[in-house]
Amino acid sequence: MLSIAAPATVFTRINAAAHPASRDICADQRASQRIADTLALLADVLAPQRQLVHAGDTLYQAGERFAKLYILNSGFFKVVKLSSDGREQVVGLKFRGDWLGFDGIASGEYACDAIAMDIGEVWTIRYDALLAACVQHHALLTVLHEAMSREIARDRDSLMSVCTLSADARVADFLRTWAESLSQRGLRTDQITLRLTRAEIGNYLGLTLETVSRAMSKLAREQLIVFADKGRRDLFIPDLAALSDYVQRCLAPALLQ
Amino acid sequence: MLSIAAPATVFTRINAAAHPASRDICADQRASQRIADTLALLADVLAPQRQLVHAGDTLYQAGERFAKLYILNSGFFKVVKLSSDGREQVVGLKFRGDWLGFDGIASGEYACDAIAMDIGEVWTIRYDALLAACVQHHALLTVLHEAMSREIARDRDSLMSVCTLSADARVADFLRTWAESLSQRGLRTDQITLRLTRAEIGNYLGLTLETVSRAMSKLAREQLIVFADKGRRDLFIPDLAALSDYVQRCLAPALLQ
DNA sequence: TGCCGAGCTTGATTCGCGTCAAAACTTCCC
DNA sequence: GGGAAGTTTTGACGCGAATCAAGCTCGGCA
Repeated sequence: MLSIAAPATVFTRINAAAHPASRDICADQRASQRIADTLALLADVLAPQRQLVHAGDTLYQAGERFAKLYILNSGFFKVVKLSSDGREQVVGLKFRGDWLGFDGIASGEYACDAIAMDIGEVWTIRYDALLAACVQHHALLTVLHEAMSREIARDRDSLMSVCTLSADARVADFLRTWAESLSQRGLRTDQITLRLTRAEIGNYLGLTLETVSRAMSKLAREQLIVFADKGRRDLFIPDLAALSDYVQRCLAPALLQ
Repeated sequence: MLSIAAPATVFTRINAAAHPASRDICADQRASQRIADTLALLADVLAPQRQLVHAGDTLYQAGERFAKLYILNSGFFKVVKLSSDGREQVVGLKFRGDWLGFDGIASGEYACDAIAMDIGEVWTIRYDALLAACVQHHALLTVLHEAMSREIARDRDSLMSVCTLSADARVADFLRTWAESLSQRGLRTDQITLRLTRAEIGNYLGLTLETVSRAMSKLAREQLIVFADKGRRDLFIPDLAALSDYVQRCLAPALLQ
């Protein structure tokens, strides 16, 4: 069981070029810079209202009239959608630099709840003011469209992960994506504090909390992650590339024929 | 087996208010009008290049440099994402009035392939020209943002469907959504021609083609759909509300406790 | 006309993940 | 310190969807 990691090196080499593990450090630095530039631009042009939030705070709720967009300067949010028949789904996780509220533009009211999972600072921007400012400052428009485009791309990644990966791979990919998000924000990627319960992770990934727990135990057994606290929310990722390899390995049998 | 449909009426009544089946005809008409207005506005302001496409044509491919957005005046497209490790995922289906190419804005290159599934007419808009025009015509900017916002909302619906529904419910919900899309475009909703194979539907829903086939056979057995051709691509939906009820019923046991 | 390939259906079997249940641990509050 | 609530882990079991395998229909083409 513990020695399964060995044959993975084959894949590491083969896929090195297009491999998500061989992340371009420069690309992450650019992303980090982009976020800083965006925040600076917004602060400069719009002087947005700044607001401190605490874990559990609700930024907006489904059904509320849309008027503002929000940007995270720091902290961490989950975006939850509730269907008319009572189903609940975590549809997004937001970090520093991410925008919230795009889903409200089309219908005039927010479609989800945005809930803070940690203390943080949120910047509030009136949508009409933003549009007005965009006419003057072309860079603002670019930044806005890129943010929406990135959200669309990320949603598609989620869908792909849920549709094509096994439970173990999904959890591993989730952790990899999380680390990637940190990396793109200039934070260290080997140390992660999950601010979600197993149930929330499971909901986001379309799994039960038990399955998530089992998958993480398995990853820990194979030394791909190392828990750093008793609550098992903090973890090390000793080798991010190895984690990516694990995802490949989970779907390898299906691709060999 | 054939009489299972009866108790469904209970649900119909209970959930009537928030029920997707009790669709507001006016809302659909508004949606249809909105699409027509958008197309008229674009034709008026930008005089986009018009292009005829045939089933199988590729509008753009992943990796191609982003420069244009596309709008469907007619026809039907699938949007497919290919991961670096060879997984393939249908991440979107596009009808008249839908935009294509948003995923390219952020990264400067398209992230997916857009493939025509039917003959149709595509309007091409250079992104830089669009931005320039937006400064003059504020309505254009609104229309663009609403389209992106709607895409985000729709992607979330997909994720929710895949994460929370059983195979049978997912297929039923897929057909319901398809009918809804037709309805919002002023087309009749009781008669549908699927232009996707069972394998493509399965891929989109995170199921195998066999499971999709079984689910559709079951729906046909329960008279919720009626196949109208030998190829089983054309189907009637005698009662759209009943189809929605079926989705509820599939997840009812899970909600009763 | 008959062959062929693509797509669809259906059955048998397997297996992954959900469900149910119990126990250990952490946190928090009295 | 002790108890209660919430979270996580782990095991046993069963179900639902994937897999494997025929056989069918339909359309195209020689």
